[in-house]
Amino acid sequence: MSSTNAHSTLTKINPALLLDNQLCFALYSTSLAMTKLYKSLLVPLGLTYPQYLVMLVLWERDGMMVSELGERLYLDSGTLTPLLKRMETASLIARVRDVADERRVHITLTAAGRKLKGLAAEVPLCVARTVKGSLPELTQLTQQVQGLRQRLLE
Amino acid sequence: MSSTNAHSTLTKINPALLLDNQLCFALYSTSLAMTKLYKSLLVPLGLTYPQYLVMLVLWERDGMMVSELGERLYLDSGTLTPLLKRMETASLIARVRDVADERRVHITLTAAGRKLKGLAAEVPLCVARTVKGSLPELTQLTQQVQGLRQRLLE
DNA sequence: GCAATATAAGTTGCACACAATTTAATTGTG
DNA sequence: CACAATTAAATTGTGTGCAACTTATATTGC
Repeated sequence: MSSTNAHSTLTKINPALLLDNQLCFALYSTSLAMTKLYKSLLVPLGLTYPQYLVMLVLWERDGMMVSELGERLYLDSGTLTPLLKRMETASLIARVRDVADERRVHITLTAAGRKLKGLAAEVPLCVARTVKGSLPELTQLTQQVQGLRQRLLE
Repeated sequence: MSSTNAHSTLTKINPALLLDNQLCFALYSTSLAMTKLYKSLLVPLGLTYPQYLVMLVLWERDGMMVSELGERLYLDSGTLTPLLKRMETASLIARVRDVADERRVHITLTAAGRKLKGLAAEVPLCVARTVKGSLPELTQLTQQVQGLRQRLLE
């Protein structure tokens, strides 16, 4: 009975409940591992990982509203407001009330925030070195995961 | 000059810094979206998402040490200890000191914790319904992401 | 046998995430 | 124009994650 283990004699195994079959756990644990890698690269820049994501968005388009940042990053004001306040304290961004609509707050890069883009250009290179996948492979994986996100959010 | 946009005249675009090219962000945002889906399914079971992961591990093998749970889930005692205390308060698990080695704490399921496995069997079915991918496709994606995790952790 | 070392879990402090609520400002409707 | 409904951001409270550190116990080296 070499194929018998303690489980099979006591409980029926449901493959749908095995940890290593969970796509959610693969994503969760891999995302956390990614974040740790980024953390080591971002500490020298004075950024946390979510703050780095905010910078990526602002480097693409400066002056976005908090809600626009939230739509881009899939985060709400409960997460972004305190995070942005810390970034303001660190002099990376400024928070500017819209004159036409006082409810709105525009997030603008400071000179220091813009300057950081130069240093940040190293980050993706270091990540690519660690991940060691071919570019087409990584691009395809990125798109597959984005496709999954789409299905989850619609 | 139809291909000219506001950016190209002012700043050089670095594709490696575009948010939508980031594998890390695809994983991060998709993992959070997954967690939200699970949350809606797990609230009726009285579980948070990380607590559900702990239950998956314990349903596979009861009585694991805290450090073994950590190795399986890639989480440390700083995360697990308070989480497990909440699960103990909820009467899902018990925390048992090893008699032979007083440093160790074994996590064992209560009757209620074991019983929950029956209800939890519905969860993967609901997720599969939302995700709407073929089983081979999802299996392949899971393995690709696990492979990436491997490269990040070694 | 016992001091030095290592190991397991717990603690502390900080930064997210997010549901639920609140505050302040704007818009739509009659 | 008044005022209900809507919208944008902020606030509150809970639960993670994790680095750094502490505490308690066990092991190792000599």
